[in-house]
Amino acid sequence: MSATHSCPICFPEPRKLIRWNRSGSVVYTCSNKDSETRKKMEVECLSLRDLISPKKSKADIEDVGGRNDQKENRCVERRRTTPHKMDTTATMLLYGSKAPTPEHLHGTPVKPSERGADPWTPTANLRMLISAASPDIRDREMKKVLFRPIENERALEDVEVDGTCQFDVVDEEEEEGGETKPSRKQKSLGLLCQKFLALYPDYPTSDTISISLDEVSTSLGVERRRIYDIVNVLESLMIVGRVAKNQYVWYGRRHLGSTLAELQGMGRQQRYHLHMEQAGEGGHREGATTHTPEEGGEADSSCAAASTRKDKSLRIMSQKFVMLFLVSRTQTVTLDVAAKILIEESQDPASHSKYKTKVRRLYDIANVLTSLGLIKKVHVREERGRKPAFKWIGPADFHTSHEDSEAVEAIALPGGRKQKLARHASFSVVPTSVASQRLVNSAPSSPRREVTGLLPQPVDYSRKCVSSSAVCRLRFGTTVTGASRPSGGLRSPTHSDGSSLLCSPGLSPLAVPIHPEGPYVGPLSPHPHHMAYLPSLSQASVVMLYGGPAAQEGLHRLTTEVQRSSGSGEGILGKRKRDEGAEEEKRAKKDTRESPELSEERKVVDGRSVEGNSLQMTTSPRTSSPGHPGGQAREEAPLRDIRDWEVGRHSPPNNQVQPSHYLYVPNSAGLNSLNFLLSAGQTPDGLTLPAGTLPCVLVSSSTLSPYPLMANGGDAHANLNFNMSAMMSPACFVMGAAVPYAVAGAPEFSGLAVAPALSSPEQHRLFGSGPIPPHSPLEPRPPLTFIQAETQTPQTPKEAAAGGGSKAFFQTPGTLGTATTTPVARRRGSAQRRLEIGHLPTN
DNA sequence: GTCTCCCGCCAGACT
DNA sequence: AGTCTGGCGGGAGAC
Repeated sequence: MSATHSCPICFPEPRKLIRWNRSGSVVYTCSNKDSETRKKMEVECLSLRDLISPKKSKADIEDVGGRNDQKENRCVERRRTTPHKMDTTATMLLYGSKAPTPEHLHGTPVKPSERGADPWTPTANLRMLISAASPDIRDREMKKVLFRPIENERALEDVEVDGTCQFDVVDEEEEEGGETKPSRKQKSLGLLCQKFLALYPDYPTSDTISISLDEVSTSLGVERRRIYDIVNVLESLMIVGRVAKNQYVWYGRRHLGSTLAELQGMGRQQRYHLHMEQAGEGGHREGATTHTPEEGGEADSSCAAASTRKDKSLRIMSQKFVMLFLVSRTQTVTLDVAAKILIEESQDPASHSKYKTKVRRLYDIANVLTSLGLIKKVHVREERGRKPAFKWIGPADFHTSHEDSEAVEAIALPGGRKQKLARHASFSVVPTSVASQRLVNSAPSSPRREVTGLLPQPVDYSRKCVSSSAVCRLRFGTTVTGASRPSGGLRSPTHSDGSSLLCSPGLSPLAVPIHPEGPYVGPLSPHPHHMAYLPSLSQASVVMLYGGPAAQEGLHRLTTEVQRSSGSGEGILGKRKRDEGAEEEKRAKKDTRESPELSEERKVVDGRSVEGNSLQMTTSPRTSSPGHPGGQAREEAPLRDIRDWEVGRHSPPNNQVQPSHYLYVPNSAGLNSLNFLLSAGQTPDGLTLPAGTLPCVLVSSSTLSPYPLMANGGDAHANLNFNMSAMMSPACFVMGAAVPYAVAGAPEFSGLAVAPALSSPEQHRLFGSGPIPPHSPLEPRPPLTFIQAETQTPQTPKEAAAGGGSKAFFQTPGTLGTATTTPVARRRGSAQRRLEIGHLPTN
């Protein structure tokens, strides 16, 4: 796997030629692809290029064609020459480290030779693996490079040897003489927001992506004040969540749909649609007889105190602004009307004098929303000419499941409280049925957010990829025979053993369970579901493999091996291990103190975990991340959730198990020789495991040639003796780990949930966030196999200190907070770890 | 001239 | 007291 010579977009495919034209075009050409694939790739490149240079036409793309190692290497070199600030960003993404030092940020970027950058450093490997595991992250990484700060671009020019790799931004800089200050547009909030968004995946696989405002502001080269503007708007849509001072967590667009639905409902409750109608008729609202937010807020004495400064929060304003769109028939809102409505709501005596200010703020909000692709600027005609307005272009149908809505609406706090989507009293006028469940917490520095996302962890795939691909999720392991799903919990179509398989509809089975009762299964194995056969992976199919406990064991071993092999490298893992040890100790002490009920419960769970390996672990990166502030507070919430869930009064907590074992198979996107997915638990000799600790590795078919296609470990392997290779192309194999996995069963095989092909971000939200839409007629409930035992409880530093003293609260994608922290955490073998899996119902 | 919205002051909130 | 947040409006670039 020649990763460093791979296209950052179609990463796994080796030998991609990457080329940046001076005009800003980006060309990727797959050297060994047919024309159709190549064309497709060009389209991808075009979209990427457009991202960089919207003005360029496709004709600007130069088809380089064929292999050109020299240029390819140049491109690699180009990537390596990304100056410090970008590296810093990447590093932060990877490790969630502290902000780069001023020396880094302002110093002259060091040439790669000086830096001695080795593409095969553990960091590089990690990035590579993360990139492979997450197309979305890969995209973001790419965008990060593209949106690097201007200073870096200047610096980049310094190190550019041949000058062939230039982006438009740089060109503009050059055209302006280089010394001239950036234009107003270049400093616009919208562009800044795009840069910001480019740092993070739209659909992260976990909620462990932390955002440090300091880091972001330094990375993007702007003052923190500007970041506030962005995150406030993003927070209003639950794209980010504030977890502590200066710390946010990235949720991405996973909750966007449900958030919008919630806002729409709130907007209707606020009768904003009436406001809009009246405003539309008379240019402004006249005596709309509705409750104003402040009226509701004042009814709540606890909220009244907060209705001063927070009243004017950009956050609240943003939500209200979005509401206006969502309740509007035309979905078009003029700033004029919006400002007036918002001013009247504020009931500020001097509000009318604030009109200008409101409009300013609305511009700020609109810029962010535009960057999010939710609105676009239009003009509406009026008697006196045309008026600037914004039209909603975001998802129109975001109706979500009850669970989904609740996930947004009821954001559980560590103490069991719930925080509603809107923190402000402005929203407290909603019917009590809803409002009563909400608490307003506007304390900026309090641990405010915890998303008990009831959605299964979203499949992490880029929109780009999914737009043309089917998504299939395979669940591995952890199913218990006869296990019943908790009432009210998420359910999946299951085999008798609880396995299930989720596939895209309209496609021939993307995955066929290797299942004892399944038609493709060989002799019964004591550990069913060892392998998945993907007979008809459509183009760019994405397969997500979810590791079960057994997989985690394999991962554990792998991690141990990796760490051992890394020798001295205490590094992060080592440090985390220490932290973990301390946590373990505290946890043990805590176990002895906790209530009898909890203790008993834990005992039961522990007992269960001892009984079956399928219950021994959970690999929620967040939970498992030793660096996570998952102290005591984090322990109890999952326990509580589990308890609730098991008695059927609580939906399964989210993110208990992250898709720690997942890989995708962009079949037609350039994986001709890389169609094998091998769990890290399956580590046949000769396979090189990069220093990264992702649980799975991509293995080319050629690499696997010495190995039997029926690559399952242990007895299972022996038992599965039908010749897969005779049945299908090796390009369709998913290989289980050395330890048994449970592979979900397909509907055709008694339990397949079918999801429609995804073609839009919204569909991603609806379907990508889970194997199936929560209310899919085919499958009313998402699979239960991966249970999120851990409530995503952002913690304040204080809590974190109490819980283990780790410095890192959240891990950025690259920080191993997702997949790569899992191995470390899995060593815990602690009560918590067991608990997280132990909630699997066994009755 | 109007539209946009960057910029940074400064005060409330929080640590 | 120091730091974080973010409201606010002047004023200038863009149109």
